[in-house]
Amino acid sequence: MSLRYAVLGLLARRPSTGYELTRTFDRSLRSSWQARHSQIYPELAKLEAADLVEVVGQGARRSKTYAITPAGRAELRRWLVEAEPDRSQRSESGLRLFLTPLLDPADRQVTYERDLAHVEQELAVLKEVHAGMEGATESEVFARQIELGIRVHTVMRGWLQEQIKASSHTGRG
Amino acid sequence: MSLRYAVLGLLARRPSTGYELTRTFDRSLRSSWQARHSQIYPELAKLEAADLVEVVGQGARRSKTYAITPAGRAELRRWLVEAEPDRSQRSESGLRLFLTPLLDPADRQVTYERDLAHVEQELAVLKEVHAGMEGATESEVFARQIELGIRVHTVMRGWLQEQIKASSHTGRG
DNA sequence: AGTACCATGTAAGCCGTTACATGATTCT
DNA sequence: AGAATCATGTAACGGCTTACATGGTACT
Repeated sequence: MSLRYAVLGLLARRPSTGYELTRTFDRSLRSSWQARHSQIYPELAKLEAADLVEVVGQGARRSKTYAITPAGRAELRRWLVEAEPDRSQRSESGLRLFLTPLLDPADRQVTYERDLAHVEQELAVLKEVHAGMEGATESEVFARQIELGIRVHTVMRGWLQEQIKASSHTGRG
Repeated sequence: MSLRYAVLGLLARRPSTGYELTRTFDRSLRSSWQARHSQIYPELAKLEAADLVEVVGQGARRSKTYAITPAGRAELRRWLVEAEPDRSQRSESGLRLFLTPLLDPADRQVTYERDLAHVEQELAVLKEVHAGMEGATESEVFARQIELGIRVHTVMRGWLQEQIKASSHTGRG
């Protein structure tokens, strides 16, 4: 049921069309919850039927702009604060990491190096986003979330560098 | 297609019955890839048909013990080393964190405190597992993975404590 | 006129969860 | 004898991805 609240949450930030939501899912929620337009449009229709969102304007190209209703805001808050979170995750990267001990040191190093490149790229993106938020008081809470991302990725980078160093001792000359 | 490799990977660690795999998914892969027995038994049948696993024994209660074949090992290694990882994740917790800036400081603090309790519990489990691995040379690589988990959770704990302190200044007396 | 992008929808198929169903062995 | 646990399977349903389908607007 998370899609429902992801859409509701994005509309609580600002009214949007389905097309805009699709891009926002790809830009901002890529790392935790993905959704394609083929899922978003039917979900908007369901939310509208439940009076949790409403159409507030129609633009060019027959686009419809949706906004969250007071009932939608209440439902979103209820979910965030009162509903028990589902802590389960689905992460292929986590599975891969879990299985790396099966590889011999040389193969393992290949995967660690690939992961390191990815983590460093993510870190660069996060730092850029963070730098572009200086002084924006309104998004202070959001800026702190970026800081968490930076800290977590920094820890992962350090760990990967240690593993690469360790496996280059053992597995190679 | 990750389920296939998760099963293959667990059988590369040791031969198991479907029932044992079900428990291993719940114990060891809970945090990255879940699977129920209703998914595991059909997958074992498919893997057997593809000669990636084979039945190596039948025990009491008509149980079948599966083992990975050489072809299965090759396919697993190929996936781990050569296939491009799918970095996408599906995490309700990530979505919730992304949406917390929408809450007022008092509500936000409630969610941070709930998360902190969870992170502390995870940390305790990880530290216990890590302590129970002293000197087991064979699982050295696995022990280092637990260390990564401990470091990441420690960073999250510190961050959550900071947020709670900050929101108790602003949102309350 | 053609290409690129904006914009919305539906349909088929795969994957995963929940529920249904059955039977064997062990423990009390 | 009854309960708990071991052990394996199938069926129904829901969520998500990929593919199909259509049309509007802007730019060159």
